[in-house]
Amino acid sequence: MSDAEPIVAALRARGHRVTAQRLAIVEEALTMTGHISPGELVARVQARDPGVNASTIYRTLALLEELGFVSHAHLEGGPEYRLGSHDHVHLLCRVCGRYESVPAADVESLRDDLARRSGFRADFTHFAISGVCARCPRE
Amino acid sequence: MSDAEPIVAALRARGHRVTAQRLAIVEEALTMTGHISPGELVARVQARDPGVNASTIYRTLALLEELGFVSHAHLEGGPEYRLGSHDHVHLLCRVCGRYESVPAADVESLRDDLARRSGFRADFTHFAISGVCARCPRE
DNA sequence: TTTTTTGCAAACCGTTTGCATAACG
DNA sequence: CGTTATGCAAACGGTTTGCAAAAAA
Repeated sequence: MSDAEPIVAALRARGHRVTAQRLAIVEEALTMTGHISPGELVARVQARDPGVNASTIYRTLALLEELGFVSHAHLEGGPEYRLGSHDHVHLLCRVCGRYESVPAADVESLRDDLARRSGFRADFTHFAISGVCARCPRE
Repeated sequence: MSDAEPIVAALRARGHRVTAQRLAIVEEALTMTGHISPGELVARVQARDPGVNASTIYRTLALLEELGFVSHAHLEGGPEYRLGSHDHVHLLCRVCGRYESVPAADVESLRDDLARRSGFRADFTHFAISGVCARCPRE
């Protein structure tokens, strides 16, 4: 499907082994655009190959993060992984409970403002941002 | 020490009972300015009265939140409670690991900007904000 | 006395670990 | 072959739950 080549190559290049399990995990992750919850990835990989243990999936996710292929964010209900760097911000509406994804570029000026005023270079993609969305009434 | 009266009154007003445990928990929480981690509160309350069970502390924390006396935020290492509303933002430096607390007022213009542009009224105090602090070098 | 609250112990959930076995290179 | 990765099962940590006993109103 989507190609796992770059990831496989990076594994090899760093002396990590390319196992059937890692391949299945990577390929499955590649089909999950945007949001990868560990639990869901476990379910999908096991649907395809029931032999793969959950701990292997957790270990692989950690390895992929170390290699820079995935990153994780903190949402209300726990961690979420994503392929590539976190290029989007999670806005969680505390009224309706829905998440909105906005491109990180949309909050660039916000981030620059904060940096200018406080010296803190924020990455708004690592934690979700809680609030009230446009379609919910302010309380 | 700091007075638990308003909280005790609110408990009574809503038909909740004022028990020795709840009093100890509230009084102990009142001495913790700013940051209340459930675990630390458990330790402190039990240091004072070893008989109080952890589950009672969790239940009381939930009750106090329901009554609006405390609120919680999501930090890297888990939840943190705070007396009153969250009037400060947690900035977590991913390089040195330190948290910086900045008054919510300091990010008001940020919040208003975002609201103007996206319609999302953000509360930057509910989740921490990750980034790189002023004294750490950008990577 | 009625109803709420508590302590206890067990369950829970997602994640991590130690270790012996399997399998990549 | 040497070394890394896996499965398994158990441990984990923080939090939650069911229930019978204790205590507030």
